[in-house]
Amino acid sequence: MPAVRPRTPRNTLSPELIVRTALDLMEAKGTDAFSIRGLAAELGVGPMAIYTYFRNKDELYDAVRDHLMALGPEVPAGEPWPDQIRAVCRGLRRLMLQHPCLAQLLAGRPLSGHETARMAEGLLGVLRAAGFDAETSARTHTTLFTFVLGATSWEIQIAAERRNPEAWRRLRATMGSLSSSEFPTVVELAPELSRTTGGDEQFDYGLDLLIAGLEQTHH
Amino acid sequence: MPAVRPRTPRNTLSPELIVRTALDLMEAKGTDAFSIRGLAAELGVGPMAIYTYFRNKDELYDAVRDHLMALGPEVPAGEPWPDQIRAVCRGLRRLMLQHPCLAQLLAGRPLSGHETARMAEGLLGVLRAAGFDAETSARTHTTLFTFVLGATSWEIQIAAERRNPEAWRRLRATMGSLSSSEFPTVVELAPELSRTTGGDEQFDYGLDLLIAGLEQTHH
DNA sequence: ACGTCGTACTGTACACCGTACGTTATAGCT
DNA sequence: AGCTATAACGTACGGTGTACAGTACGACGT
Repeated sequence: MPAVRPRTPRNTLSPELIVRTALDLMEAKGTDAFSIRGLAAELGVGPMAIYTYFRNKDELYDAVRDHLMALGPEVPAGEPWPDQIRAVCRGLRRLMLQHPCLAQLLAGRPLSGHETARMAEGLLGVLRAAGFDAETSARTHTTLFTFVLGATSWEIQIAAERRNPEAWRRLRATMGSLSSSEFPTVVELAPELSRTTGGDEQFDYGLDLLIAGLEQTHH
Repeated sequence: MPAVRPRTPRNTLSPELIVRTALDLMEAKGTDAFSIRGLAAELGVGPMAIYTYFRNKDELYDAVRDHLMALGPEVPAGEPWPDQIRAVCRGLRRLMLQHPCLAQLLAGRPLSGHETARMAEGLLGVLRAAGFDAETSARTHTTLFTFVLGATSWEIQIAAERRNPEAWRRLRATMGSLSSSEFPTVVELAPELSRTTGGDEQFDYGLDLLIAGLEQTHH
């Protein structure tokens, strides 16, 4: 008796339920460990039941990404534009830190979907209202977005490594074994490099650099 | 007759040969399609032969990453530091564009290895020589690196999508279907957003923003 | 010239994966 | 009550990484 599961009643599934469950699983077990079969098991359903609602795994990923982007930051009204930009970028970073799978979802597939457009709308609106021309606004938006994506993905990556004791030990070991005649500056700055990896301060440092550059070109 | 392969003579494999072949395969068929079994087949060898030289797939990825980083840019001597930084960042971007798998290799695993340290040494050396203090140099290095990584990964991602006609058509379709009352700025700037996605100009725009910010804080 | 020994490669096997295809049974409509 | 559209199912295929045990060959000491 292989513990036959009774047939699941109809209409117990829905796109929303699937997306929520998928998200929960990704956050519990890690994005890489996520699988359609695991998701189906969690839902108490055969693997193929998912395909009634999503054509394939990538389409499910897109849905999860869009679901998360809906939680993205609003633009605070009535503040100077540099503060508005800071708020949006910090909000997006915050969202990525709270949902680490978002970093991988964003990196792995291009943007699309309403919620993603909502985020772009916020940033672009700020830039246009601040007086930037169309091309500069577009370029700045892309720059800010890729900066947040790159910086935060990296931060998440390192944090994950830090939590894996064996990998972290190996990283420290190779760092420590670098010849200080071949790489004098790296060896000298090793403490700073380690200390300044990740964290709000590091993120704000880069963000402020970009905004300072922007204010300068804006006169 | 299942075309039995004669036993491969010993010592026909080497870490270098494996890494080079793996890199060739990743660039020919795409990083995602790369597999140990495919690599072994290309080498005319059983899949398990690889494990004599690398403990697992991730370790092989690390080796390929380090192999590619060895091709990274040198710091040009005798130039003002902003130009040196520009040269190194552009060189890294160039390397990532020439070897698109590098983006995924860098995003997926943390840095380690001599060749990666070499790249850090170059940038950090420039910053220290320019008079930045230890902490600022470390922070700036991380900022620049994650900026290049994020911007170029994104660029590669979009370019891949553009080459996939079906996916590209769908992206244009969802872009075109955005209600211009809900997302007025996105719709208005759609041409600019599309035109300014990727390319040297977009990259240099962001890079110059960072450097301008840096020059300002440096007085 | 000849054993012998370490090890580079092999074969088999396992536990997974995504998903194509055809089937079945039930929710809701007539 | 009967019909039908379709949600969930079972089976199967071709793929994956890699554990583990076996085998034959290159090199080396005698």
